[in-house]
Amino acid sequence: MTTLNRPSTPDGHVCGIDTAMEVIGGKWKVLILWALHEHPHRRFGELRRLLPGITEKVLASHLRELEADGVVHRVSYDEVPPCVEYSLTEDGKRLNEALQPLAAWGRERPTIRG
Amino acid sequence: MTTLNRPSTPDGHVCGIDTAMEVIGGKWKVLILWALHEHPHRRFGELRRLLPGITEKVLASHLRELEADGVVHRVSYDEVPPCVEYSLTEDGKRLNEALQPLAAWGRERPTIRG
DNA sequence: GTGCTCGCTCACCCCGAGGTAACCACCCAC
DNA sequence: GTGGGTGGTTACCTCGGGGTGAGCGAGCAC
Repeated sequence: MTTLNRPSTPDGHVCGIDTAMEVIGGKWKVLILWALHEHPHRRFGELRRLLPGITEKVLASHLRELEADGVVHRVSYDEVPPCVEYSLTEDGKRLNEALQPLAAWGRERPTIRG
Repeated sequence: MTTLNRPSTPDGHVCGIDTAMEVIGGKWKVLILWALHEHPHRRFGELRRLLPGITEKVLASHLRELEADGVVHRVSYDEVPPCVEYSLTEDGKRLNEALQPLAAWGRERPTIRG
């Protein structure tokens, strides 16, 4: 709403941010979302190449978690060689939009440390 | 570095979100920001009471990191017993506002995982 | 004296996220 | 046969964020 009201929902979460933080809490999660935002349909190997430094194990586990959280959609075509396509769900797109102000804050702020 | 084909600022950050994630990446960071948002000027012990479960060590270190990142302001009154007040800087308030869409996303989304 | 408050600091430990590397099954090009 | 590419899985290990508990230094209440 206009302003946020009282914290503390019944499930122990305070204000919804921690719910979101659980979803994007992995080291590469936001980068995966960002990559899928800029390149709507990507295969596993393409994502790996878009995220230099990520390992296959971590990419696979993060993608499965994002899928379980309903923000990433996975389509597997049963061919050889295997072909799997990942894309953002509607919820994932909304999450990405919700991340834009945060990205803007990160870009606009003065450099403090580093 | 800068092997990413799209955004890629000189410091290796991609889209500003990872800058923000470094600031709010601690387990309790967003909750501290939230608490300071709802209770603009709080002392150490008050914050501790507002965040059940946090330890003094973690609260202290997180507050110092947030202060170093320029989002929290710390004022120490040299009295006995000690009195230290924490508040959000302008940048911290902007960060909190940038977190609101994320909080809204977290509140509005359907519950996916238990 | 004993204990409490306040805002920390220090030393120690633990566990899990994430990194490393090997392996799988399948096909194609050489 | 060798190598590359597909999308993973498995076992192992490291490292540091965060938890645990103690202590400090000054003053006040009892």
